[in-house]
Amino acid sequence: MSNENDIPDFPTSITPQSQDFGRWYIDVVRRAELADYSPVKGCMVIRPYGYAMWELIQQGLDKRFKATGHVNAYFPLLIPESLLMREAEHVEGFAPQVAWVTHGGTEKLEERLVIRPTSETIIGTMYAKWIQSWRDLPILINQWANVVRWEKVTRLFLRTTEFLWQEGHTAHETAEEAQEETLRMLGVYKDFAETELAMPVMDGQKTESEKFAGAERTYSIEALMRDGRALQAGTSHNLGQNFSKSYEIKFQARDKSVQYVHTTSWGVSTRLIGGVIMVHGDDGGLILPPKIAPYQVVIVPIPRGNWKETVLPKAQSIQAELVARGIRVFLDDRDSQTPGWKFNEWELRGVPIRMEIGPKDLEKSQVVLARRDTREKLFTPMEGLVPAVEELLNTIQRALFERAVKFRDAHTSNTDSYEEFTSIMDGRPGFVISPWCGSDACEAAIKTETQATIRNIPFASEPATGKACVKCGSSATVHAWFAKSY
RNA sequence: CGGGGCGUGGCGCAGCCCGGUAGCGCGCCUGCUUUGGGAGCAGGAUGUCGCAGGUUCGAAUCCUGUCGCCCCGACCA
Repeated sequence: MSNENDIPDFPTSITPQSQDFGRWYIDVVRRAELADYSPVKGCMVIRPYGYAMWELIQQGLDKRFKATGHVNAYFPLLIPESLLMREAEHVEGFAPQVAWVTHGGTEKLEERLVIRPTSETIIGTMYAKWIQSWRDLPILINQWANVVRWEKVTRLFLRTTEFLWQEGHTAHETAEEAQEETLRMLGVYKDFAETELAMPVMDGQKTESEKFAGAERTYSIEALMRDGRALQAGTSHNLGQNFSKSYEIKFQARDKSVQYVHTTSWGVSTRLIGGVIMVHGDDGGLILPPKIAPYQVVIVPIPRGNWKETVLPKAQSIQAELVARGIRVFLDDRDSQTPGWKFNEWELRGVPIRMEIGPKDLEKSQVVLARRDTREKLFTPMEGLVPAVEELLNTIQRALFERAVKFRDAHTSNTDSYEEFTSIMDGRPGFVISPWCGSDACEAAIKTETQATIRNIPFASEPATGKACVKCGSSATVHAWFAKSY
């Protein structure tokens, strides 16, 4: 029942992916009304349709954070300069990127304030006050917030001067607990990305050079975009005792000794929205996984004759039934636009299912369901319509994930030869898995020569015993996943 | 921070080289006919040409300065 070939290619004013992927991305973001440029350089306005996606992301993650024992709190936007400066590596990493507040009204401040680029410092300071005993641990706090990093180059959703995120900050009695927490939250991210965003990710450890400023170890989830570049979609850091020592977060332990806590931090941002766009979208625009689609179903009534007395009431009652089942539905009954216009508009905006209902359908007691992902049209009986829609939404969610996995696998190569490595990285590369000796020098040389960086060392990667480093030929310690990245 | 590009109705652009009183497409408003893949016709509204100086009888156009934005690279969620 597929009419794929009958669908004409209307101009959507979206640049095709094959022509210029970067341009395609910007076109989609703006035409689908996810976000717009603001008058402030590097800052974007998240429009209602894009913000609705963020709200669904928040809900899905927040539920998981609560289920793993975390609570939400809010810490201030402004951080005194002296606080930021306490952890040496952290300062070095973030100082070049912070925005400063120097005046209150017309008066110059005694001490400058930074607008938070991340909150380890302010939160660590508060934890030092709150923690005295091992009985106070663990502390498992998350905050939903905005942060500011003065980036040289910005890109809607992927890298903006101000962005929205969540940052979890936990403090633990032992190193083992902190490590467990670090990995637990990375696992939460992976589960969320794969089940809600339908975005397959590779989870693993970052190299020394790519780890968070001030962290002991950094872990990440990495996704592959349709242009073959990787996107870091979430990070989880084991901060060890680096911050607790700088911020004096101490407690008296069970054995009466005074010890420093072990802390973690982990975050994902509005960047995830950029990832969803680039993992699923096509030349027709956005394709949204049902779980984070602001509208899962759009009903387009076909206006013919006395449709307002016949078709419209039926559309309204179907809408009510779907809404009662918790499905997000928009009934597009505007008579200022033609059905054809609406079809294209909602495809552009990635709505998973379009339901067409007109006089002919009423006669046959059916509706037309059109899938955004496959563009199939399915004539579906009114009888049992709601469960059919629910099932189709699940099918689409699964199909998008499977398609993304297939794409990722098809764009993942293995090589032990540097010659092959560079030639793969020349085209539309994807991930390349190669043995690596663990040295910064090889990692840096590869980056200079091919633009590829080590995205991470996956937990699931094959042991590299007996292999030679793809770059220097000396004995390899691990298999690393390389890619050009955003 | 380097390289490139662009500022002209809401949006996208032309006009600039060669100065002469601002135009096109889309969108918007009104009306009628339409509506199962971006409707048609008719009528209509919207501009201190980024900003500030200068040259000139006359500047969107030439000159000087300035501000801003976008893209591409080195750095970063």
